[in-house]
This record gives sequence, structure tokens and C-alpha cells, in this order.
Amino acid sequence: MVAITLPDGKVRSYPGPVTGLDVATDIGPGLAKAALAVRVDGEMRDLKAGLDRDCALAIVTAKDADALELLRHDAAHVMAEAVKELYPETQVTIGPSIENGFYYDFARPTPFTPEDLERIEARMHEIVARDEPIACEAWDRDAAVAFFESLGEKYKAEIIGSIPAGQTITLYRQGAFIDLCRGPHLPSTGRLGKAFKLMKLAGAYWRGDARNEMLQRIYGTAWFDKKDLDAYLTMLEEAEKRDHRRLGREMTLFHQQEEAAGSVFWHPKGWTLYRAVEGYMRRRLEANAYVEVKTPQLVDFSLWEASGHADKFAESMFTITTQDDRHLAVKPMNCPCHVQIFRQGIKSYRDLPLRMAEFGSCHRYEPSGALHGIMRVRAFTQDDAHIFCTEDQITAETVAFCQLLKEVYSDFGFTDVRVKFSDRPAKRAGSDESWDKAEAALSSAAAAAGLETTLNPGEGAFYGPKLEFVLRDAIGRDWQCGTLQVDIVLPERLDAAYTAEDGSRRRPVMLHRAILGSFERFLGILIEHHAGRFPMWLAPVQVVVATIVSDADAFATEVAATLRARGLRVETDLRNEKINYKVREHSVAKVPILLVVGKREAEQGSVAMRRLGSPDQEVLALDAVVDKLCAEAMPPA
RNA sequence: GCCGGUUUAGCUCAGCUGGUAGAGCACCUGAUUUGUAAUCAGGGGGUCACGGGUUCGAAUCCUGUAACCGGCACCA
Repeated sequence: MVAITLPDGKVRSYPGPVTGLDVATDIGPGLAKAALAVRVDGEMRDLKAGLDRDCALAIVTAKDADALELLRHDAAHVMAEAVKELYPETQVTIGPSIENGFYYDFARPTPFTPEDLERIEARMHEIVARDEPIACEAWDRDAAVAFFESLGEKYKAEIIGSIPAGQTITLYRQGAFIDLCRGPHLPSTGRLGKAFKLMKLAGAYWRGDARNEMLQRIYGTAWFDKKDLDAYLTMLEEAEKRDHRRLGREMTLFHQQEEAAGSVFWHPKGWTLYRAVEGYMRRRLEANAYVEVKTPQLVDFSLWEASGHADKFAESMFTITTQDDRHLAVKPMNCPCHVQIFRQGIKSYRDLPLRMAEFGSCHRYEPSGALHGIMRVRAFTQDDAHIFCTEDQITAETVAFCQLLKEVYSDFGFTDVRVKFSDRPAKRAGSDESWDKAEAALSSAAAAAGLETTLNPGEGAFYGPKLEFVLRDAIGRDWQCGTLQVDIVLPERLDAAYTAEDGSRRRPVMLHRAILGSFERFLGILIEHHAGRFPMWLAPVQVVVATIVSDADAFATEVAATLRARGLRVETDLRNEKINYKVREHSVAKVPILLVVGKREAEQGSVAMRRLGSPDQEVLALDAVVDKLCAEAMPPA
């Protein structure tokens, strides 16, 4: 007897082994038709997997959140089958489901072309129409290795070969295609449906290692129905519309050019935005008892040797040899310089914690392929600070930092923030004991700050563990911005010390921390998050005063002057154009407030206010408008 | 850095198999004084990314370089 407990608590008993499909059929033909897989005691299995003992069973249908993963995994297999049919000389490697879709990596001497993608996609539809059953087979490892070697699939054979000997593995067969796979899979290729699309071609290293050969990766997206697919494609279009590179040009915020690859030319409007962010951050730092410093751009290479950067990061540093043969580096980070300030004079425990901030301009020679708009550049400015403190102060400083960070993100319109805890990497400085201590201190501090963290194993900095703060933007994309890193190595290397209460000489701990990360990147994120429609306090131009007739010019000028005198960023539009034209232009330019002034308003001393995105207008007396707008344009905090 | 792609007017793009460049928008000028998302008419503007080569002739074919785009790797 096999007793199957269903999610509603009902128990069904069967005389012998059954499959999930049997149970679903038993419950009803509708469910049997919708069934894609089963969850047995919480674990996802094939619909046709045998159930030979008592268990809890749930039938998985398209409504289940993780059913999409199954679908996408199947899509990867169907794509691989299509590729093997069309290009038999191609070797298959791996093809997992990923967020929004799937990919498969292929090995072949000649790369795929965009035309190949169309052929492959068409063939995938044929395979779906064939509705080939997908069957799971158990194989002996060595037999599987031999089998794939005989097929000339050396990558597959290598993967299976790295599975411990003697273990039974599963292969999935659909039509003539057979692949190593842990499963589970849908019952047949027909279940994939039609809502999929191949998206792009890319190179990818075998086993993710740049020293290995490069494979051809094909990315696709897959959904249960066309509506979801279309929604996803629309979302991609939306993302493209708010691309910071496009908006940067359209809104004349900045530009980039070949002669300064990886740098930003900030135009007046972009720089206004930048300064609004910088001014806000400066006020927040002052309110949180930081001191601000400014350190040199060019520093003798010996300091980087002492700090340890020369060993590990020399390739990323811009270096200069002067006419008199001095070897300098443009600073890639600020910490060694901050330690130099700390080291001036004698520090006492009474000076700690010392929170030293700098809007530090740094240069790193990023690999050419890494550059991306203003998000990944070679010249950038960090909202950097180093907190010199005692071990006992780590917790309080971490708690205070997390609080500040949360407020800042919220002020910029980000409320969904996740936290990752990155522990010791393989390549690191410092003893295991000191790492034990630093990791313990940071994780208990994170707990004290009330953070829920997910572990990011081995991703810590070489000098210490870190917390990484990831914020989610308006269209659901994640951006890692803030960081807090415990550093027990640098104070030692650069000989930073303070005099303790008992007169002994001690090493401070350094907390490296940033909230925005880099201004350039954060501004890129801000642009995309707001789609260029900034809140008042950030908008480069907050108000445009536009006239309907030239008789209103004098009054419009007066309105603008009044607002400007109160600190608002105002422009006038006195051109000889129709008001429709002006409304459209300033709307397209994403100016939050348009004040329209015609003959009536000029006579009455009023303005007609129109907000971006709303066709409504409100006629207000000048005084009232000034107060209202000043209040709205006030930066937070 | 690696794989693939792209580079034509300020922007978006067209230019078939080689015969010395086009459109829309933007810009400039003129007319229009206009009531809430594009008024009309005229005009100017391009060493076709850069360097080599093939050819009587190259935006177009070959080749090298750079930047950019999409991934991969990297991200102290």
C-alpha cells in the first residue's frame, strides 16, 4: 500500500507504486491535463516518476511559481535538440534556466549568426509540435561517459566524468536528443508551448573560466503564455526607453566620447543633478558626525606597495613615470590616503570613532569590455568614508551606518533593499584568527542592526568581510550600491595606531563604507529608476515659465526672477511659439513644473501651473506659487 | 581582455549586386501673437569612425585599429 497525502490533507491509498500522473488522473482529467510535474515531500520530481512509498504529494501546474523554471529548463533542452538537428557537428555543454529565461552553451568552430537564431527558433516550434515524450533514464556513470565520448560530445563526457565514480546519473531523452540532466522535466516537448523567443548570442567561457575556450551561448526567454511573453518584451522596451545613456543625451545631462573612454563629460544640467546629490550627501554626513577630507590624486607607488594594492591590483592602476623617474599612481581608491591623515599627530582612544569621509575621485583601468555608459567607468567619484574605531565600536558603527543608509536610499526613492554578507575569499591577507574575529564582529553587528542577510560565500574583500547593500529599482532590477567592509589588514600594513586608555599602543579597525558607491553609477541608476522624471529636489530644471503672448514677457520674467531669488532652478520660454508647442517641448524635456503666463495672468498677477504628466492646470497667485514650489523643492533632511 | 555585432547629418535611420550620399526630427531664417503635448514656408549642414589595400572608380569588397552595443571574464 502506498498512501499519498495531498496538500489539502486528504490521503489517497493505492495498492502498489503509482506515478504523479496516475494520482492527478485519479483526481480529475482537468488536473491531469494541467499537471507538469510533482512535488514529493517538497522535492520537485517528474510527473511520471514512480512513487513507491508513503509521501506528501503536490501536483505542479503552470500556476506554481517555480513551474516557470521547469518550462525554461525544457526550453533549453528543446533548443539544444534543435541545434543538434540543424548543426550536427555542434557539441552541447550546459543549459540552465535563468531569471526570465534560459540559455545553452554550445561548442562549435564557427559562431552562430543572427540568421541561425531564426532557423533554430523555427525548428524549436517544430519540435514542440512533434510533442516528443521526455523520458528519464538512469545510467551508470562510466557507461554514460563512454556513451557521450562515442558521440563525440567531449564536454558532456567531461562533466559526467567529474561526477563521483559509481554514482547513478540520469539522462533525459526526447526524440533523438539525449542529455545529462538532474531534471525534473515536463512530460513532453509539446508542453513548452509557443511563448518563447531566442534573444541574443554571446560568447561564454567553458566552466566560466577565462583561461578556457570560448563557447557560443544562445539566450532565450520562455513563458507559459503569450501574454506573459509580450509583457516581458514590453518591459524590455521600457527599460530601453529609460536607458541612462539615451536619457543622458536626450536631456543633455552628459556625454561620453572616444578620446576619454570610460569618463564622463557632465553638461550643465547633469552637473546640477550631480551637485544636488552631492550636496544632499554632504549634509547627511555632517548630520552624522563625519568629517570630510580631500586627498591627492597622484601618490608615489611606494604607498601602494605598502598598502598591498600593488601586488593584487597593479594591472588596474594608471601609473605615471615622471621625467625624473619617479613612479606614481593615480589613486584607485582612497583608503591608503585616509590612513595617512589618521597617522598625522598622535591619536588617542578619545578620537575614536573617527569617521573620515571623502568624495574621492578615483581612476581604475577597467577592462575595455567592462565599460558601460556612466555605470562602469574608469574615472569616478566614490561617496567614500573610513571609520577608524576599536573592535568594541564595530557594532554601534555598523548599526548607525545601516540606519543612515536606509534613510538615504529612501530619500532617493528606493525602499526595497537587500543585504548580502560576504565572507573570506580564497585570495586574502591576514591570519585566519583575525578573519574569524572580523567575520564574527560584522555578522553580530548586522544582526544588531536588524538586518536580514544572505550569505555570499567567498566574496569578501582581500582585507576583510563585507556587507553589500542591493537596491531594487522601479522596474525590478537589482543594483549593488552600498557596502560596509571590516578591515583589519590595512591599519597594520600602514601602521595606523592609537593610544588606548591604559596607555598601550593599539591598532584601530577600519570600516570602509559607501552608500551610493560611485556618483557616476548611482546617477545612472537614479536616471533609470525615475526614467528621467526626477522629483523636484533633483530636477536640473525645476520650473519653466512659458508665455502665451509677448505681452506677458515682462511678467513672466518677473515670475522667474522671484522664484530664482528663492533658490529654485527656473528657465523662461518667451519664444514666439504656440503654447501647445511649448507644453509639448517642456513635457518631453521632463520639467516637473510648467507655469503658463498669458494676458489674463499678467494682468492678475497669477500663473497657470501644470505638473509634468498631468493635463490639469491650477491658476494661482504668484505668492502662493512661490511658497508652494519652494516647499516642494526642499531637499529631504 | 575574450566572443559576436555595430559605426552614414546633432538624433533615429535608408542607401539593391561597387558608378563620388538621402528622409524624418532637430537647427537657422521669414511669416504667424497664438490658452495647455508638434503653425506654415524657405534654408544650411555629411573627410560615410580612422588607417592601409583591391579597382578606371569604394559608404558599399578585403584588411588593420579605435570606440560603442550584447554577453563572458573582471569589478580592490
